[in-house]
Amino acid sequence: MSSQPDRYEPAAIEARWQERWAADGLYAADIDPSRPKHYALAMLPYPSGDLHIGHWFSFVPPDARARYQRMNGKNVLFPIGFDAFGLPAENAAIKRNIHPKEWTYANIEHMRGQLRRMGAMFDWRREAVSCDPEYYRWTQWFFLKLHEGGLAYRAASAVDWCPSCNTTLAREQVVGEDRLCERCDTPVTKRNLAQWFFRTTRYTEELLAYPGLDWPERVRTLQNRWIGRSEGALVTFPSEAGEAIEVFTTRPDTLWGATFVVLAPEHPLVAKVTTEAQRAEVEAYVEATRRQTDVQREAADREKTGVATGGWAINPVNGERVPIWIADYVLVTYGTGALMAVPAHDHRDFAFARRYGLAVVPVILPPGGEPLDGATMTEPFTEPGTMVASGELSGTPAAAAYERVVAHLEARGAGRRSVNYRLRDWLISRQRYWGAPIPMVFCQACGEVPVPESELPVLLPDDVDWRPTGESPLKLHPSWKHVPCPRCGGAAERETDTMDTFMCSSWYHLRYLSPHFAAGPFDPREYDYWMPVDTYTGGIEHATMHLIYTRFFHKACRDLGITRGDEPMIQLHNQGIILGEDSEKMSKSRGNVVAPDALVDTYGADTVRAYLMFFARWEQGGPWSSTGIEGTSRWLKRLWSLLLDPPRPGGVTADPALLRALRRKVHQTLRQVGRDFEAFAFNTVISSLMELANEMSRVAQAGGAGTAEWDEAVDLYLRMLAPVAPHFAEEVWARLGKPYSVHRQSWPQVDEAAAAEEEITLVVQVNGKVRDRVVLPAGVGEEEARAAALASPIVQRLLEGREPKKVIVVPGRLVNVVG
RNA sequence: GCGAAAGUGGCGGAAUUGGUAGACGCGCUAGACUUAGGAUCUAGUCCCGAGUCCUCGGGUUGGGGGUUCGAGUCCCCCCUUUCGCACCA
Repeated sequence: MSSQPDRYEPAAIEARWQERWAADGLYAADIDPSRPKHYALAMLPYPSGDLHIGHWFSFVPPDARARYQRMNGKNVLFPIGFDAFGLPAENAAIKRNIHPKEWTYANIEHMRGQLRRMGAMFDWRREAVSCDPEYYRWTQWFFLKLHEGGLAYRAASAVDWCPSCNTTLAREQVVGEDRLCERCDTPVTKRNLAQWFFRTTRYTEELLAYPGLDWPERVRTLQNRWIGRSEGALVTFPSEAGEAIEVFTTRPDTLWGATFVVLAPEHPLVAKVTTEAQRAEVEAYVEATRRQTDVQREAADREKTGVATGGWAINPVNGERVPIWIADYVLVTYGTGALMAVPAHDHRDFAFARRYGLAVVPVILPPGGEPLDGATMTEPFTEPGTMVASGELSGTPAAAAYERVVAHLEARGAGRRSVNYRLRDWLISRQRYWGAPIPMVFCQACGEVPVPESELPVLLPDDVDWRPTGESPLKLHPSWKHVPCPRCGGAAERETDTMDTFMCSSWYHLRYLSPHFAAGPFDPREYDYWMPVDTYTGGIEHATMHLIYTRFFHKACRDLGITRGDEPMIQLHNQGIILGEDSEKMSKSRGNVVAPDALVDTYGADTVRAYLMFFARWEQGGPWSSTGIEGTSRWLKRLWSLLLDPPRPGGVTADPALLRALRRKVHQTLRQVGRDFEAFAFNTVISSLMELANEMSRVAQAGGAGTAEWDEAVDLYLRMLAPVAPHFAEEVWARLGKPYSVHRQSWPQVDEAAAAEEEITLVVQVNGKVRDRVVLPAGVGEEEARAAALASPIVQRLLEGREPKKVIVVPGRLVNVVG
């Protein structure tokens, strides 16, 4: 006989149940065609070394929801793994002289223990770790497939460079608005290097559609803006030197007002159009631009600068000679890297023209306004208007302008309609050690040669010098890069760059399906059963990175015949951020970090779980409160004795009205909790359960404990509590002699008859103000409600004998007497 | 500057479709039990006023206006906060 302490002691029960559940494989998720599947995916953690309260916040409420789905008869997959490649491991290595691999695996081991304390329903058999060779073998395989499909290519590109550390930096290593190196705070500059890219731009239009997706509007908006679609036209301005300068414009209707052309300093035609007289000045400007940081260059309030090349081009619509300038406000990475300047109708062009004394020619008539005067206007007119001074197209109204000008250009071969995007191809090369090696070989004779699939994985060597030297550690390894060419067998060299870790995380949801499958990245049978992901949860910060990459990846793989369906994740929900008690972002330097392990030691995992669900709207987050969690702790403590040893003052008194009220509250709570779980409204799941506990406490005080209705209430309460506080519910379930396990029970059906109100409190308003309340039987008709309201002495007094003008009856809710 | 979201007690937050604003919890106040308690239990707790202390009247969801019998909820203007993008041609 086990002793039964009358106090709730979570430490004593949590570890025990966790062991039992693991031993029994209680949460094993296996293919079962007889049940509907539910794939609940939470974004995988980086093994930083210590589990943060934010990790709990991102896993616990989704775990509770996954458990709720399971009790509802779904076969639920709720996996876990680690996004284990990346820079922090190398930084730790440099700082503490420990190998990145050793650091990473030690962290993973530690975090596994911390994760187990959550009591989540992770199926650990499906754990995937992205730095395991059996994982990155397939990351490399995907690269080869994308390469084979023409979606991976190599090209020179400017990358962020720290001049002090003498090394390239990944985007994540460039910190803050000032774009400083995270290690030494030096402003970052650019450097040109040959890099690998994925052709994300091939999928721009498809990425702008969200077929069948239940994703937050906010995320879609962020993605749409990131992709940055703009409709316009490509127009060719021939230079007098014979070069064709192509520009992109969203305002083809202003073409007749283009009085100069501006090239980005990096534009390939700069040298060709520059005259000898201007060459020295142009070269100095190009050099100065190159030295600038992006921040200096992109500061919007900075005065625009530029240099005339001395070259001239022809405006194709009116034959005017226009000077060719270079200026650093033109970005080589957007559009064609060149623009037609229409100073009368663009802010930037206007400022530039005024500064350098260039012509300002208005060609748009403001609606209902005076014609503009280029010589005297003090600001550009950028709104739509009627075309003027535009040859045969003069008089065209704004609404028709785009189509007519484009047709005009196309008829003359001077230009064509075009759509431009801000999205660029995904740069996946990293000059870093701790990542998946890019499986390519460079051969003098054969050029770029893919490593054959049979030779994967290209293993990362352990014996490298990972300290920052300005070169990739793999490049400095004495032997690793030297391999025979897979095609001709001659001497060749491996690619020494590794892949962006976003590549690893673009397909982890597939590896979870079969993490040890050796014949492919995933077992197709598992794919067929589990995919797509039903609910995906994670932080909003991934809206324009990971969430675009993984959608691209899925679509690319679909076109390569690897995956099926257009989208990988059907429903997306973003949790908010937990702030410190001071309402500031948690950080070690502020000393406001909340450590989950310490909380579990003090309160137990179930209390921490319940509080994380309760303290704020999950999708919003908010400040932590160390007193707030006390309330949740008190609730579970009181609940413990209420369920196991309810007060019985004066024995059992089975007042039927009391017991009907209890059943009503129980089934109303059940209905509410189910709705809230569906809607990710976790805070009201807890408050509803607290309300029910309060009601049950009152019922027990009134002698209701020990009745059949009471036993039903206890049974349903434990089932509803099981997803929230799995150890607590299991322990009480067992102590009440119910069969193992509460987590194998089904979610109860709402007894609608029991949940129905017997009587209603009809609110009686006079002229919209609440004046009285009348208790009537539920289901009372409109006429009776009206009569009851009018019979109210208060209403009679207020009407002073007058007939009401109007009486509004909302059945079951209120009557508004308008006098 | 542009775009999006959000403003409800001292605090976190509730409030199916427009229909009793402030559920639930924290904090606070008073009391009980205690050698003591920052433990536990009981009662109270939006603001103002009255009071025959079982109550009554008025006000209240950032500010102003509108629609409606009725607005936290819908519409318009303004203010504030947060987030995202920031010379994107």
